[in-house]
Amino acid sequence: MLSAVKMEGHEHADWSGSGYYGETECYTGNMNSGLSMNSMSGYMSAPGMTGTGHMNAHYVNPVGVNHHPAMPVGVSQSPGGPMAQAGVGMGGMSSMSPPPPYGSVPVMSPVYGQACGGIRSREPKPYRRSYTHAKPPYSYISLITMAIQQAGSKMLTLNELYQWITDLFPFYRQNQQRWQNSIRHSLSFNDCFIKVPRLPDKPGKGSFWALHPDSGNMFENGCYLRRQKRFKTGRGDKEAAGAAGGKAGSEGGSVGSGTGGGGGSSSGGSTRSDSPRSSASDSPSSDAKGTGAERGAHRGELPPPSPVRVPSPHLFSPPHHHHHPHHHHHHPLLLHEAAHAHLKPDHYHPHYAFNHPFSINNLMSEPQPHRLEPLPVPVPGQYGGGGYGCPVSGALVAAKGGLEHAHAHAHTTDSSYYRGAYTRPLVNS
DNA sequence: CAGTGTTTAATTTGAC
DNA sequence: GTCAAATTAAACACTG
Repeated sequence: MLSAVKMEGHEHADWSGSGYYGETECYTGNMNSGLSMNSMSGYMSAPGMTGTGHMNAHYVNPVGVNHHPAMPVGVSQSPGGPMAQAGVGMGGMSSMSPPPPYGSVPVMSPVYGQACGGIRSREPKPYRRSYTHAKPPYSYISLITMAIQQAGSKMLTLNELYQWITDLFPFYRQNQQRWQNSIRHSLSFNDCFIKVPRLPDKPGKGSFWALHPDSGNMFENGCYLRRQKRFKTGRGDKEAAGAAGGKAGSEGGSVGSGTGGGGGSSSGGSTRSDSPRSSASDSPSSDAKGTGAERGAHRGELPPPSPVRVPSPHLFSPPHHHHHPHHHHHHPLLLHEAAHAHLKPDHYHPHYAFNHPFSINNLMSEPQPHRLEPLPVPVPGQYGGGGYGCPVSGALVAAKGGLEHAHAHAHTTDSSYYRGAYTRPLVNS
């Protein structure tokens, strides 16, 4: 039955009734770019560039980008700006790219229904137009990962994360409470995300969130909806990496036993709890919560362990430069690196560079030259054009050019990738 | 108090 | 069908 449509059924208000991926809409991607994953690029084609403002420090607008400091942003010149395209190649995946489902498309096709082999049964219809507010084919984990990676400092606060997502994906302008809760859950629950304490100088509420250095390419299979396997540190790593402390304590200690979690679960893998069934009987709700809460609280975050951990101010500070596309001098995230230094001394960087799906390096380094290309190819191939692009693509480059001012528009205006879609080919019309 | 973080639980969804 | 990943919901603690 209707399976396919379920999820947001409620909200579909916008969808005009059509089913999510269903027939009417699907993100069509133009993935073709050749890169392994760049599929994403198409998706977003340039969302906005606009500098969405607010990017405070780290978060670079999704699309932003571009190269020029001077103009850029904000203007949304064209909708689709030229930017985005870059390919993001996901490094890792390429290596393994599985059999391409659709011709050249390597791995993930963002197309709804297809990514990863096809989500459900829907078939892609070639002409599908992209819908504006369809749910993006990325899991929350993917979104978080992308957002962090595109940030110059490689770390974002929760709020920046939210902002990035909403700026980019209109879909998420709805039901915020729901997805934001999920985002928070994902951050806390997944070992691939680590919390980096804020500098004293920077007031503010939460801490920064970064990717665990070892998380590597979590989406090697090319599917952004579902990882083949969840990244689990042995146990306390998460914290360790970040700083030390943290969750490991409770969780690890107690349950941690298993590898990953085993906590309880015997099987090893169960990430979550495994309890559902078994313990269900025991008073499910009430009890659990109580306890949970308690401990959670107490673990709090880790004190700044090593000197390193925190982001150095300069990171956040306005970049005086605008980054040119070219110099990818890598991100400043060093600090972050540093933080993990103890964990992975050398590389960390490399890690991402090669493996991470949304590796910035890929984005930045290579494509730069070409980035100018106006949109990637419209290749309407089968799936038409407006597909998913990696939101990150342009972003990285952007670096915070806009700095804080703008913001406003983002939401209203759209800088979302959808724009691209729209504007793009619209072929079918 | 609102936002941020943790955690448990239930359910959905995708891969095998 | 099973298992695991992802999503959603919600309780609760901590912090600014």
